[in-house]
Amino acid sequence: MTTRRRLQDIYDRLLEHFGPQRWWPAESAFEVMVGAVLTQNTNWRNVTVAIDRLREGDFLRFERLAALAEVELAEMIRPSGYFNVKARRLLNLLRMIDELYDGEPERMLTDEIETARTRLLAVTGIGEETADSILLYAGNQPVFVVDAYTYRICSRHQLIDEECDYRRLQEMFMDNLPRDAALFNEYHALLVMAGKHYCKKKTPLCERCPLWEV
DNA sequence: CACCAGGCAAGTA
DNA sequence: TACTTGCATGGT
Repeated sequence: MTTRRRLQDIYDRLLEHFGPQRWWPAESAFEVMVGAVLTQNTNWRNVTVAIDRLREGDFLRFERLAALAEVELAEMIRPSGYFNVKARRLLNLLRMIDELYDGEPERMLTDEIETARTRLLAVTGIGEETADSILLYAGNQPVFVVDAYTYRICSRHQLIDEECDYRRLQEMFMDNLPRDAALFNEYHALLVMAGKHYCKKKTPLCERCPLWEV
């Protein structure tokens, strides 16, 4: 069984089992970027509370958010956890967009992928997953997002070695699937769903998981 | 009570 | 370079 076929099989099973996920749950590309930072190592439920508070104050727009003082922003996003570091990270991101893209997020999202990715990674607080989430879910760019669930699931199903860096796992998906943003979008969302329900840290693989016999 | 959640950077040896 | 620690809320 080729990797190509296994990945397609996994995708088919997850889609059949969970249905389309329709990520990212947000009303704008800018909101996706904010959410990508806020959800770092944090339950999405907590993030929605913080996002709603920002929306309530009309802060889900570049100019409005960039004008906030760090401490003010931190207080608003408190429910998302790590609120002090995340406030700084968000402002770091906005500063980069201000300096390199004239304060227009759309310019970054339509820039050449590797250029935008490198610049995102240069922002303190933006790592590979966050950068790729922004490129895929805010920019609709064909970039596969790898996260802790992706590692765990691929590891359990012996698709990867124990030690395998981010780029390598990302390449496994990108080199063995059609380079389609809509497919990458849905695939990552399905992996997160599968991880949440059937591939938790402690619990072993169970037969209810749609990937049980993959 | 312990553990986890759609990470990342900084410190230490 | 390879490991460890800090960051923090809210749900199970």
